[in-house]
Amino acid sequence: MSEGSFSKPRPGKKASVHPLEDADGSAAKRTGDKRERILRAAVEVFARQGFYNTRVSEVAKAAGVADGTIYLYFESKDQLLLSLFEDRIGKLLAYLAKEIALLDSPEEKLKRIIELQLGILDGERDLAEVVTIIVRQSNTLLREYAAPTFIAYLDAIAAVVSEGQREGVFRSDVSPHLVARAIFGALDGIALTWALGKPEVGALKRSASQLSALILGGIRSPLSAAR
Amino acid sequence: MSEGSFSKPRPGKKASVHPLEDADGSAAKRTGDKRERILRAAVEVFARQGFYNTRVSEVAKAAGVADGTIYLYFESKDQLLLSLFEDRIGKLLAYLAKEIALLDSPEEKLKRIIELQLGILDGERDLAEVVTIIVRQSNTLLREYAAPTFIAYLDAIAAVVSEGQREGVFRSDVSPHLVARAIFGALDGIALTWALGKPEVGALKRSASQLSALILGGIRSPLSAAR
Amino acid sequence: MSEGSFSKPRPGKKASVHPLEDADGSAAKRTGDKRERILRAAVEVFARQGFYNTRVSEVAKAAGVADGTIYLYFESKDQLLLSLFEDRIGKLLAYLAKEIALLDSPEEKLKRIIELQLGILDGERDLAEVVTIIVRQSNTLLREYAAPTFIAYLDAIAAVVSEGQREGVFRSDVSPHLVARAIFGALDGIALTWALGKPEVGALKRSASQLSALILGGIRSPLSAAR
Amino acid sequence: MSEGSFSKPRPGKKASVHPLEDADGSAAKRTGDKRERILRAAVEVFARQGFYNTRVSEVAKAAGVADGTIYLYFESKDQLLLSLFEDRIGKLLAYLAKEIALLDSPEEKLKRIIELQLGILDGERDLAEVVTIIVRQSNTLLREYAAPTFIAYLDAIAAVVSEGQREGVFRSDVSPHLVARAIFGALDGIALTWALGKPEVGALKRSASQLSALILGGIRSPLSAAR
DNA sequence: AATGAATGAGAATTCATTCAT
DNA sequence: TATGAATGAATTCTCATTCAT
Repeated sequence: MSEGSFSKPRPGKKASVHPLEDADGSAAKRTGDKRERILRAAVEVFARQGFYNTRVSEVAKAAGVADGTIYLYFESKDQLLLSLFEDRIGKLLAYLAKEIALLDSPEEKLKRIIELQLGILDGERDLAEVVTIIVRQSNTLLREYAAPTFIAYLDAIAAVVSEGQREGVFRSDVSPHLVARAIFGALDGIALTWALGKPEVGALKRSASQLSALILGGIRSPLSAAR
Repeated sequence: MSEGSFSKPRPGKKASVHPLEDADGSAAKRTGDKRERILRAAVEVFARQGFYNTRVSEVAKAAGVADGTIYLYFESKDQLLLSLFEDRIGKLLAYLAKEIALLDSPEEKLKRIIELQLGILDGERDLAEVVTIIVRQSNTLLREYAAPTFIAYLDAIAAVVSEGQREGVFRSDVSPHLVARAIFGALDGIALTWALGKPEVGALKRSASQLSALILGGIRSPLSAAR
Repeated sequence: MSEGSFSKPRPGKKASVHPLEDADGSAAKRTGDKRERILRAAVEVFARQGFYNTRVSEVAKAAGVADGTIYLYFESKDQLLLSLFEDRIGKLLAYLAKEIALLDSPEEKLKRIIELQLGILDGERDLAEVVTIIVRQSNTLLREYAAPTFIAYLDAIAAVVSEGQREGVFRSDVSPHLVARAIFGALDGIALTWALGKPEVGALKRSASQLSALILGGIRSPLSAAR
Repeated sequence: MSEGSFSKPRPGKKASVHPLEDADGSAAKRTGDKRERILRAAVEVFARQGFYNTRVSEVAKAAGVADGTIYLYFESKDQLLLSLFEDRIGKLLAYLAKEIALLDSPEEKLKRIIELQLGILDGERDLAEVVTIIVRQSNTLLREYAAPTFIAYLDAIAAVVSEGQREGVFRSDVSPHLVARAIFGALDGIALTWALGKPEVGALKRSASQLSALILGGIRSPLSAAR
């Protein structure tokens, strides 16, 4: 239970964890990278049943490995959750960094963030789910281990807000961090209702665009009212 | 399995459970009413440690009763959580109904909802926390039992949004239910970060007012731009 | 848990416990002799559910008293069972002593014992049931406390067998105690099947007479074959 | 809820469980077969202390396994008892079927049944005890789950009685089923007194032969008086 | 004497984790 | 590496018994 969230063995640990569309789609998915297989299985099962209502053996079954095998790749069930979190949020952050750098306006950036967290991009629904799921589980875990990673994500959002404020396109009377949390929460709130029945993709896209309108409407500087 | 599912005793069950500012603050807190004492203790401990990381015995200790006593008032640990949820959300709903009826504009109503859920009213911080905690843990519980209550709360928010749209003060190009979820999520997102360190009251009030500005900014009809 | 099987308070303890047809039918049954009421309730509930599957509160409910009241008359749940046993077997023994003294032949005596234990006499089904029930419960209890009483009952049967052997009407190549146990067991075996569905009185009487024939046939001296 | 209700593992489950004198005595007793080891331990401990006075942990200890292991082979403590019952009575039935087919006269068959149930054959004392114990405890269990198995055993005895009646060697004025119950009860009554102090083998054999004499004397047709 | 709410020791069961194969 | 049977610590819940009223 030391701070580091990765377990010791970690046999086939991939070197490149950053971009979303990397090796994942190729080698990892196809070959037997057990670690990745377990992580994928974990997302799915945790999403459906919640962390505490999921037995390690259920993850193992979903991953098609033996119970004991999980422990060759992860120190403990807790560590599995943390690894999941760090791995996925890490990917999100990397993606954000890359995508956002390509966009000019803070507004465009915010839009992209929304789309990304809602998981409507390139079939990486997992990413979106994982964030929502994990944040929704173990308080303790979140507080004690995952907070830095989580805060890094919020900071990335806050940075875009700050940028917009500096440029005068976003209102300056709100704290960027508060806004970041609110945005995260709003997106998360939408994702939450999926737990009560998954939506079709169409609905998702509509939600994304309405949310963009809503959030940008709220954050946009009243001065730039022209729109 | 709804609220009415207690075991035998349930002595002196209070008839009036609805309003926030009622006797709760006086008699109930100090004297007997074990059921209420247990609920209060549960909120506190669940909030601090999370539902699954809390032992029934810890709730008992916090409530100053014996372990077994919990089961005189609640069928199981799960039922305790559900009762908590229904009881507290029930209060929130009752409060909303009463308070909101007194206000004229949808904008004022929305503001009040925000303040209420953030728990800055009359020290009922619990209320906000409980919602956040429960919604955040136990997917299953939420999905299977608490969903109706939760949806009722979202509907109450959505109703205000609809009203504003009918009156022309809120933009009509967004789904009231989506907005309701987003608002709930945003508020919840703020509450979540409390888990990473409780804020002082001052910060809370500032958050509330900024959030109101943000949300109203987002929802306000562009036509009513006069502001 | 001392040897004595009666509890301390025992407020209205009746002085006369021996004959079956005594005050029971009058005062005790009609007035509020709680001790007796509890015993009766206990027989009934233990018979239906078994000792270990019966909660003290269930006995209390069946007796129409409060849980705590049981403990004013009996030291513990175990003691309640023992008291039941001793009280009822005591009555059986007293009855046997009286009835049997009036009969001449050992054969008649055995017949009467059979009828008595099968409970077809004077509506005192309770008595028969109690024996079967109690013997069927707690091994430990039986072994440690009730054995003397139980053995006294078996001895009473064995005495009749001995008498018959001395008179030459019963075969002498079997141990009277073995016979007593077998007879007890056979009767008990019949009673047991009642647990799987109570019989009508007619069936009972037929059973009794067939059993008498069977047992007397088995025990009767081959020499006295004339019959 | 029948026998087939185990949890996952159930490793090397033996295919041949029926006959008494099979591999049980060799491999099973000495080596692995945890299921059988647990069953054996359970018989022993239940016999000594009674089902309800035995902790699962005591069975585990007696079987030399961990507490949890019990639950790898049996769903619950209740199921363990039932499995025991069905397994052992199943063996008795199988044994009866086989042995009895080899004997000619109903009298011989009855004798064999008596010997068998008294457990004087091949050290399988367990068999007799288990029946007695189970039938003696847990009314509910017996009534709800074990009744069919139990009745099958009684029926097997009754069938022999019927056969004797058809052949004219057994008296026809008694119900075969009543006789079966009485025989079972008589044997059970003997076994019961073991609870009050185990007998030496010699006494047992004598009991068996006396009981045979007694029972056959009772059941034998008066016409076939020649003897 | 009677009540029944409260108590808390005790037991069954679960499940993360280990380890012999 | 991989397996999955075995482990036993940990936790929920029950219920006999007590005791303030």
